[in-house]
Amino acid sequence: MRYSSEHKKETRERIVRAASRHVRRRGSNGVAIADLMSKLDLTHGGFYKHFHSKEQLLREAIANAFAEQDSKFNEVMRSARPGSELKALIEHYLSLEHCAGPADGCPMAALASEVQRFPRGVRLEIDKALKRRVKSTAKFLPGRTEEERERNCMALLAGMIGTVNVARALVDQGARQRVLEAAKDFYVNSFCR
Amino acid sequence: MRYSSEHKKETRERIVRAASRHVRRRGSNGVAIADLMSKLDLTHGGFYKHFHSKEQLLREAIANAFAEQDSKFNEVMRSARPGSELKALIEHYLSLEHCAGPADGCPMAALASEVQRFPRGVRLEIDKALKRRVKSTAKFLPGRTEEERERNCMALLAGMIGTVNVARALVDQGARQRVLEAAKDFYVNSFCR
DNA sequence: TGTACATCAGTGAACGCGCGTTCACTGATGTAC
DNA sequence: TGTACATCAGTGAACGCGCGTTCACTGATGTAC
Repeated sequence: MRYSSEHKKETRERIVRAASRHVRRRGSNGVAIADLMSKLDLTHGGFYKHFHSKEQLLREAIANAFAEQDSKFNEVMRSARPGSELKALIEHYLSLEHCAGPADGCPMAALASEVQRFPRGVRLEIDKALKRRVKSTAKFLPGRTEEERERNCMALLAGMIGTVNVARALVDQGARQRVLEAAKDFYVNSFCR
Repeated sequence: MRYSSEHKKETRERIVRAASRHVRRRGSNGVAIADLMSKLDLTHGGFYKHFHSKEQLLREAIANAFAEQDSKFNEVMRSARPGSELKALIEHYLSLEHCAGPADGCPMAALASEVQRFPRGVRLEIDKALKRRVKSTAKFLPGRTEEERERNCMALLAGMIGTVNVARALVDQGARQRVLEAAKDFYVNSFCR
């Protein structure tokens, strides 16, 4: 082959990563193959040497985004002062930076209302990713039983997803900040002792 | 004119109403003019006798959806037993029926993650609609000052929007119901005495 | 009241554009000998 | 080691389809006389 054996794999990964960011920023209908490829200094024709359809790329891009978000969650909680992991997570998730950078943020926040229209296979992956997230975060929530902690965790995560969506929807920067602050206070008071 | 003078106005309204439901069910990219018109037993060509562009229709359809949702909110709270207006609202919003019927439900829940990409004019309308909703609902929330009640109200509304989005995203019906129940309990315990 | 003409909501073919997908081709590097 | 051939990631033109938009036309009803 005329490229080193690593080359193809790397190109493929570059495409997936770019799509992963793109789909979060522009929505699942906002990714055009030619546009995506040209941003990587490639031409659209080569795309099908890596993927057999656009749908396959989107599937991988979304999985990639969830995996990336998983590690970010873990890192935020690992680097938090012991005992304030949940507070750190809430403040990270409901920050202005997260709000301003959907491309690098939570895919569930970025795609919230589009997920219901994704193909079943993709949605099943997302089901699993959300369950994983609840499982790994629930231990930081209050509740006497694991079930109670998981219920609290679902309420919190779903609530934060909505908050980021509302904040991003708002044009008025002041209102955006107020929603984020109001929700942050509310969740910290509810869940962090 | 060969149609009664009311006829054109009625047709226009039928188109807006159909689009309003359609955009909530299929997303803002899911509305095709020919498809929409044929469901009203019309042909696509006539569309431009009523609207000068698809964007104009979407703008009106979204405004229509917010207005409709406003009256639904008001009706739920008016027909609730005095003192339990907020509980009624929470249970209505987080019901399986709302979850199952995006077309007749809250446009902010239906379009959450797409709003940020709408044209500025539409987003400004949505800003106003959300502020209206906070103003009219805040009086039912706890808080010593109006500002505190509004902060609580924003946290609640944003949280419920996220909950419906997560519930709709889930394929697993059991998980869907658990998220709705968990959030319902959480908000009722937090905000209804 | 009856007749001729004007109006205009609605029709359906056609156009143009964006975009996903295909395909013949390129040319640098790997491999066989 | 050097030479001929094979490979295949990447190129860019082309195709086809969906869909927003335009346009010449229709025909039922309103209006003028």
